[in-house]
Amino acid sequence: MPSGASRGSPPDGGLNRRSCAAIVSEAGLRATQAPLAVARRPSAYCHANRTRIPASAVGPARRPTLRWMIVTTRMSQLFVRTLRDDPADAEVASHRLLVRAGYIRRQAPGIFAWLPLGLRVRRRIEAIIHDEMAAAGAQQVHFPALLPREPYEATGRWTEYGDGIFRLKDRKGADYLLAPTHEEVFTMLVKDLYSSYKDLPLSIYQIQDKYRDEARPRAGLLRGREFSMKDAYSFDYTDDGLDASYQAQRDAYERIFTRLGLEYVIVQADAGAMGGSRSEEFLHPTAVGEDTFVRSAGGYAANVEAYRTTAPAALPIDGQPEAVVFDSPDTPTIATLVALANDRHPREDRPWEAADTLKNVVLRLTHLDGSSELVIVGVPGDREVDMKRAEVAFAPAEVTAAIDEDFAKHPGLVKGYIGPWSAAGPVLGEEGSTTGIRYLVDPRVVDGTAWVTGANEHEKHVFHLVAGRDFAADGIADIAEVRAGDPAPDGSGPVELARGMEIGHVFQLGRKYAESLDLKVLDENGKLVTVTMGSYGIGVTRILAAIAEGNHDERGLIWPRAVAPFDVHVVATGKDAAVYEIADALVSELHEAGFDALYDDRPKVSPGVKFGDAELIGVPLIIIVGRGAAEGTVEFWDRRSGERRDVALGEVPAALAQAD
RNA sequence: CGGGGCGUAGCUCAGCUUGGUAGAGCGCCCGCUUUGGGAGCGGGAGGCCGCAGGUUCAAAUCCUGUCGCCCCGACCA
Repeated sequence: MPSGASRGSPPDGGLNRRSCAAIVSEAGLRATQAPLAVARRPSAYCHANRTRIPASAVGPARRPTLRWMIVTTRMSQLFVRTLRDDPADAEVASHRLLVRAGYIRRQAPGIFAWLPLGLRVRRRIEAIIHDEMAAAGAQQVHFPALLPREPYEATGRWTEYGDGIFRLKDRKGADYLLAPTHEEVFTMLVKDLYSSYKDLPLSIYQIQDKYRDEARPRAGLLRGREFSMKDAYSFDYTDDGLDASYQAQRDAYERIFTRLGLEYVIVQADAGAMGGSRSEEFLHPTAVGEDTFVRSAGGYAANVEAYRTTAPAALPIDGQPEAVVFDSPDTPTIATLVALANDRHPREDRPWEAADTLKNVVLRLTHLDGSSELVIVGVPGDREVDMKRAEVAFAPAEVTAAIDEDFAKHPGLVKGYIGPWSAAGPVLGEEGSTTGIRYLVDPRVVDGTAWVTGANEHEKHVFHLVAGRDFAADGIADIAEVRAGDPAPDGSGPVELARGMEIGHVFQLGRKYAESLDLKVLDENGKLVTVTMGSYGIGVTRILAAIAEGNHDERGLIWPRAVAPFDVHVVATGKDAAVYEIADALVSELHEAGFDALYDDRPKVSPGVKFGDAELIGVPLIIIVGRGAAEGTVEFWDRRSGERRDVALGEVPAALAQAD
């Protein structure tokens, strides 16, 4: 663990000049309102005038009471209004129910207000994260959401983010942004404070609202423009150290998701343009997820963006038939081409298939500096280009389909009949071709493979075009779609596809940020070395939505105990005042025993409404104080199973403890 | 940014085709009744019909423009 936690602090936990001077001057008047940091100590040292502030001036040495968590919450007082109808603008279950049950309210697209119920769940999730971060040796900090442009300029992300961030100017016209993530700030702060290998390793984290100007926020909390995220960063000066820090966070994530009761799959992720090496995502499998991942029975799991196609072994070129050009009128699609080939030029052993054809897709890359470039990618004709995989492969350039204008500029490209070869010589490729356009191929296009592809003449294709003999590519582009049944690259069998929602990401950033922001420390030999970093994120609000998504029925939410806004929901029913007296006493008793209770004490509300609200709100255990109360029994209602059973009043706390 | 849909009360929606005093259900307030599954009766509050122009004696309704929202796609450390 870093020894630097107390580094730089004055002895005796002294105060900064301004705040302590203020206290000294106000000591007589406002002693009890002194800042908490001061209030916890019997006295404090003030550097401003080198005096010790007497305890009487700084207030009692006790922690403030966290009342908001402890006070009984009565439905009659709770700031909530449940809705009987689904909000018209909500589609997915989590969004619908969180709004209906009064956890959140929409303020703007992708931006939500948090009501007491929602905040409680958030705090519970955060508590688990804090707990596991502490166990993993990470220390909490907090950075502003509003940040200046400069650090993002230094890492190139001011430009890279494009429209993806909220930008604003202060009154002087200086550029600011609402932080979409905080790598730069963490890096710079460590640079400010630390300069020796002895200070490392260091892991720090924060839970903070992040801002991204999503082109289309959707699904309530699942993809918002303001969202809460825990992000942790590790700082090491050796690769082994980074591995250890990474592993510690990865382990913590496993514990966090287990405690949250959230199913997860760890998949290989693309390190992408961030320049890192190891990168894994924690995906929650769900149909509403926006990520597609693959996994094999043998244990391989990866985001499709990170899936790498295994290249087959090269085939001998000798003895292969010569390339043959043939007429191919009316073949605008691969299907028509294959049909024509089988019709007019059937081969003996087996029919022509789409997989025998080479489809050459023209893509336009728009680079960060605004310049654009055409690139042509040859993929087996039975596969589409997966634009997400393409984005990753060509990042940070933007990938779009080529437009007519692009074709107009390259008359050598015969639309519908594009291929790397022509009777007149190479057409594609950066060197020695008629177009000079960069030509990349799918990994399956290895030397010796033969293809049916365009001959760069109107209504003409070519058979037996052999890679390595008739054409050569400038490189590989692994951007074809991944399909169920494709082999896992590690040989662990065929993969299946599934949808998932990214709930966490652990990532070895390596030295990219440290380099651009010049974060170096002196090593054992007195030499400057660049620090290597890891970045570890968990979407707090997204997790909350994911839990809601996976834990509900047609009547409402059903929270796992670990994150439920309350431990128990006590519903008093009936008009008999005695029932409410009994319920009042029970709720007090539960609080004494340390249980957080939501108490539905509304006297003039019918039982049906109370039950309905209880089901909507989704506290997993409901205690009904009603018709049996006079005889000393209440009902335990398991929200998830629907099961109800009578419990003697005196045994409620014990039964509750057991239910834990 | 492309495609589709929608803006009327806190929520869900009707009214618009065919211009004429702005509606329903739920929610909210008051009174009485009711109290183990979203109660009944009576009385009430609440709306610049997204906004701006235009047509007209008269516009929620017709015309033009504009803004916003939702969904699909594009996009998304």
